[in-house]
Amino acid sequence: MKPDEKTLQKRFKRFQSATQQAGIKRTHQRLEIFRVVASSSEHPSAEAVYREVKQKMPTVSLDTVYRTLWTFTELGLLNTLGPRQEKVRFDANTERHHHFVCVSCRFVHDIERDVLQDVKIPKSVQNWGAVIHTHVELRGICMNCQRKQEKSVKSHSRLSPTPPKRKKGLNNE
Amino acid sequence: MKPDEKTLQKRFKRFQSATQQAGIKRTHQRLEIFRVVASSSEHPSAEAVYREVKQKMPTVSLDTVYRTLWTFTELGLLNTLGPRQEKVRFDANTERHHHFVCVSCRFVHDIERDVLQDVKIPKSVQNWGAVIHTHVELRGICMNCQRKQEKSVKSHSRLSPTPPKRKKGLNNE
DNA sequence: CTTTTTGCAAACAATTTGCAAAAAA
DNA sequence: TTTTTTGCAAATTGTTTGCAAAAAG
Repeated sequence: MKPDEKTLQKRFKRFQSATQQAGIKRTHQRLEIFRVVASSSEHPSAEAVYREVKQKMPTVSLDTVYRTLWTFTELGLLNTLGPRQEKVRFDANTERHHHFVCVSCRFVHDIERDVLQDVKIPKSVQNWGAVIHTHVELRGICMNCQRKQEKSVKSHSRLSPTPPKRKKGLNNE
Repeated sequence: MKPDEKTLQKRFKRFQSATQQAGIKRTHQRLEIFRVVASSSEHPSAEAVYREVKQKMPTVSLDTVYRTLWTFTELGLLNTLGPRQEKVRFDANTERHHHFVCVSCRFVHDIERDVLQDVKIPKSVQNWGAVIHTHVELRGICMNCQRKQEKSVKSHSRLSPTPPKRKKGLNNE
């Protein structure tokens, strides 16, 4: 179930303006890489994109695909799912529960199941499969990070200009 | 906010019976590793567990911690969050949306936001931070895998006895 | 003793980085 | 020609594995 023509055109329009605004070059490979992701609804991994791009451009390298995908993500043209620089984390709470996740420091807090209302599963979802359970992730900024941000806004009065590179240490675990 | 004494005791009781039933030995390091995870609510990574266990047992090795944590997970004593053997995946759908995820083959299907009811955020969550948005993950078995399972049940009439080891290829991407 | 578990070191998979060459502007 | 982007190869991170020695029953 690929995105329809209309959606695709919209995506390319965004691609044009975003790249223009950011002042980055629309190279052969960037175009091609974007085309592959934009015309898929399978949430491909970097490798999967790579494999497909290679058909048309046998000389691309995997690391260009990675770099490019992250560039697009930073431009807001793509979103990611799955791990970024995350490690597996273990939880002795084996009751089904939901999570509050701080997008800034990765702090995770368990939310007991009965604190959130149950999400009703619409019939349309049944087309895709049988739902076994529902996990809600509330994403936000934890108290700690809120405080830090207030301070840094006061002193620097500037939001972080570049997305965070891989950091050494410092993360909640 | 560590688990209270009561919860802790319950967890250790489960530890006792689960290990006994599985016939695995309650070694010094297993005890210690379990103690660390069970008495934390910070969803520690393997490394974080390792660091803490090392305080009391300077000779443990990181790989024992990993092995042990997975053993506990297989016994149902722990749950994991975050990546397991997953790769990052990219999505050109930048509208906020939810997901249906097949727990068997990792197939992911987007669910438009207005198909699911909005989850009401209870005030109690505000103690942990400011919620920016909500992501619902419906986990289940996709149509494809359902069909496969039917077949394999007919022919083998046996559920997979061991949890899946790292597989080469074969995953939806 | 026999079987399980450990620690070590080496292997691995996914991803990132440094750098010189190639391609834009 | 100056700046950006690429491809390559090497590095890094998180995690897993083979194996001989050590510990448990």
